[in-house]
Amino acid sequence: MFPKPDDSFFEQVYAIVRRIPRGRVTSYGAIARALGTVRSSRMVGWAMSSAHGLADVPAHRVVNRVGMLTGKMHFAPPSLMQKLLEQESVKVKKDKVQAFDRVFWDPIELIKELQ
DNA sequence: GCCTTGACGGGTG
DNA sequence: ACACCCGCCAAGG
Repeated sequence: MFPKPDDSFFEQVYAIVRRIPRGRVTSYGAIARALGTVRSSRMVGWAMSSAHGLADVPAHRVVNRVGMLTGKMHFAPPSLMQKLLEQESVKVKKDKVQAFDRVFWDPIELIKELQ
């Protein structure tokens, strides 16, 4: 369920991504911070690339620090990432989430609540 | 062991 | 806002 310390890094990432609310997005770096590994944001992206086939992991809700859909190339077709976001009423323009600061969800709040 | 490769992020100009 | 540059770190060759 929630990131247990003994879970693999990948599993901890997936546990957080599963908790991103509909219509909200977060970033690779925010997930890395929430896990206490601030310098592993690239590894979060790497974990996401291995998340294909995991239907319960909403990978489209993870973008980079400025709201760009940098992972869209890993969707088939690439336009699917934007389509999924728009189905949740998240506006996307030129591969960038609009009103990013309002749509952003920081998993650190969730971690705090559970402590 | 060495080198390259990224769904990244922070800093700087 | 835009463009670089550099530090990260684990996997795979």
